[in-house]
Amino acid sequence: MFIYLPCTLTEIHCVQQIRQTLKKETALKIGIKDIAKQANVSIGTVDRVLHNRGDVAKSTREQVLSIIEELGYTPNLLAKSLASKTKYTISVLIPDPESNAYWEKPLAGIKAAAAEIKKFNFELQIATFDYSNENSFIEKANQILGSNPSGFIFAPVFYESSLKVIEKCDQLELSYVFIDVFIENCENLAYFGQNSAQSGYLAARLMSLSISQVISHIYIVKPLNPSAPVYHLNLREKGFVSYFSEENSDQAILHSMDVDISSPAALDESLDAIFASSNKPLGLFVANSRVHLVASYFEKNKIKNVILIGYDLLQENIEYIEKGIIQFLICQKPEEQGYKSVFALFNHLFLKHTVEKLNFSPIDIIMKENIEYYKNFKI
Amino acid sequence: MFIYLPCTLTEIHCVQQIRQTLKKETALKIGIKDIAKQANVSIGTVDRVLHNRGDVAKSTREQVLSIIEELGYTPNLLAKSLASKTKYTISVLIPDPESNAYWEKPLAGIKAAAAEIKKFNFELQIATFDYSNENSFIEKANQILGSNPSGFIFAPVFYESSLKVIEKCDQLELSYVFIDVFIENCENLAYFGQNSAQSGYLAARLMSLSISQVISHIYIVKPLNPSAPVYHLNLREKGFVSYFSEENSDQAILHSMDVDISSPAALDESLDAIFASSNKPLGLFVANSRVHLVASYFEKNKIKNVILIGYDLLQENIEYIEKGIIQFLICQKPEEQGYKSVFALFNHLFLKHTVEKLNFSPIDIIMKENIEYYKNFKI
DNA sequence: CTGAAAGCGCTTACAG
DNA sequence: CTGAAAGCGCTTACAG
Repeated sequence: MFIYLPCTLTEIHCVQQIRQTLKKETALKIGIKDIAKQANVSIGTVDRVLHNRGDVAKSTREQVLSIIEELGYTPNLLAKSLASKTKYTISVLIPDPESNAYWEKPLAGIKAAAAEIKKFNFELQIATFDYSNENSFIEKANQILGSNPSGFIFAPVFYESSLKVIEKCDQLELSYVFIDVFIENCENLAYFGQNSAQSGYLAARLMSLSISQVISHIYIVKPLNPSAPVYHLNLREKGFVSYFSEENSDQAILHSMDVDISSPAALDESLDAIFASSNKPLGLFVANSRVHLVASYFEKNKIKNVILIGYDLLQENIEYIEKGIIQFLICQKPEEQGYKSVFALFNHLFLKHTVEKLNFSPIDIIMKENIEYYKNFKI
Repeated sequence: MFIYLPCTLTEIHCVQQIRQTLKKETALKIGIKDIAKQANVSIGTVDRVLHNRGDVAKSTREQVLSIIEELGYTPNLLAKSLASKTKYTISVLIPDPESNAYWEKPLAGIKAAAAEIKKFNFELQIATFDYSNENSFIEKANQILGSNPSGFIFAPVFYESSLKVIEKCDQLELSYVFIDVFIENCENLAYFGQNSAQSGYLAARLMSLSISQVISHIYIVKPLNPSAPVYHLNLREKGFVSYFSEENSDQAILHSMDVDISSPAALDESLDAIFASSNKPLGLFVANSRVHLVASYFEKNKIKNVILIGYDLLQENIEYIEKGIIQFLICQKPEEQGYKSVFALFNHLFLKHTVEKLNFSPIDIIMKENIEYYKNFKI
């Protein structure tokens, strides 16, 4: 009868090959249906064991589980989120960019991430607090904790209040991510930020490199609003100081100064004092993003040949580095920190992936010669 | 009759609110069905106008189009890729990491991206060529062009041959992305890489900063295999030289040297010549990632107090920077370049987004004090 | 030129 | 304890 079959041996071989390819391809994506068939149950039952939903007879449960294991089933997330109606809310609590311009950047990253995971039914609820007002932090945090979000990203800049927030999160079994500030010994899902002490250490190295004189007076400037948190600044100072105590300790005489920035007059007064001193500074290390205030003072008073090192790519700082008044900016990819914080929660809540807990950003060194390629944030 | 309705006015109000909320939510996601209903056609017809598939009466086409416009329809990509069977193939052609260790890094980024877009039916076809063998580039490129991929990422390190490849891509209307090397005036979808000249310029600035003596001999070292492309190296040298001709031109006397690295003996010989010269070097700028070969020479010959600047975070370079033998490494996030190249094609082919054409990576300055936070690539 | 229907791999009531 | 069915928003033949 085979003469009726319109195919040669070669053709038969081809068909076999195609079949094998087909098998291989389908073998790659094993679905809920496949394991249902294998286990002689309905897909409903498979779903029940997959999600511990409803009771399933112990024996069938184990049966199904072993087949899942054997076939190496992984869910199709597209189908999952298409079919599912569960919504996720991620709450965010960070300092108001109005009160601290730096925070525009993490916020931009957070929003970029939000746009990307919207299609998976994720919604972001963004709240801000006044950087110089601990009460506003507490208030907003409580509001969020009462709203029962699926995840929580916040900057724990106020230590004591943050501990209370953390405790509540733990009670509620709410996943939380620290951004910018790290608090030890917590059950936080992840942290995204910089190693502050090390960034200060690096700044000191750059200062040392830039100052040729053998003995120099170097000032550590900490620009502060009254009642704003000082945590970061102190860590950065610590790192800076430790460099000069380890290396080149005979090169520098260090001075540390808090500078009130709540009014221009107060700022001028502090800086006047430094420059009127008999210990003429050859370098200033400004321990946060307000370095542009100091640069502006330099410009106004025509101060030259003093090395100025500060933090972060604020627009004002960019201008002063291009003018050559600021020599170095230490940066930390804040947009990326925001972006990754959101994705840590996405990975945890939706993909059920494990996420890295401690995530230190690179400590970027920005100078006039490379600033161009750091200006624009793009993910 | 309303006494039978078991609800108070308040309850009615609640129901109304819920309805409104529902309406608002559904208003957010307008689907193919909604516009079909509005246009009094079937979803099949809507699909036809959306994809220019099959002929549609002009009038209904315009009708549907205007409704799509009005309702601001955007397709649900999850559903799209779930239902669709179209596969995308992205071909990649880069130097073999065996012949040039640097390329492990772009490759890692490419693979990471591939894993992420696999669920959207994207497959990557990765081919490599021998960095010192132009023919192997041509051969592999032709192979790829014959395989009819959906997109093509390649490193156009050989200029003339690359022009031919580019021409073919244009003919085939194949979208292509340049990685690492940029060729001007092409229809490439995007470029990901560094501004080489500027990186050399920055290196010169760091060299100048690190050298205290007033007049110094500085060597520009270009480690090369015979017949390997030299394009990058020359650009970096150009930038380096231009710094010293613009600034501090009285500080440095520059010397440029090609160094054959095809054998250890050849390398030693060249470096011996430098150090035996009467123009004792105070700084060496090694214009590529093979700086570790020079560092190894330094170590072997106990050369100290010579500033050594090079490129890229290869494992060997990391070790020499930690030992203090290399002072600076200029880096460029090669993993990210690979990652983003793939996503450029994904955005173009699948999401139909417009993509930025010229994408320069940051020029990262790596020192002993910040290397820790650049070591691990993570997206 | 156009519509009705099946299906992508899941979730979610509902019925037994 | 378990199965059958509808549906998420699309695509893709198929039938007219």
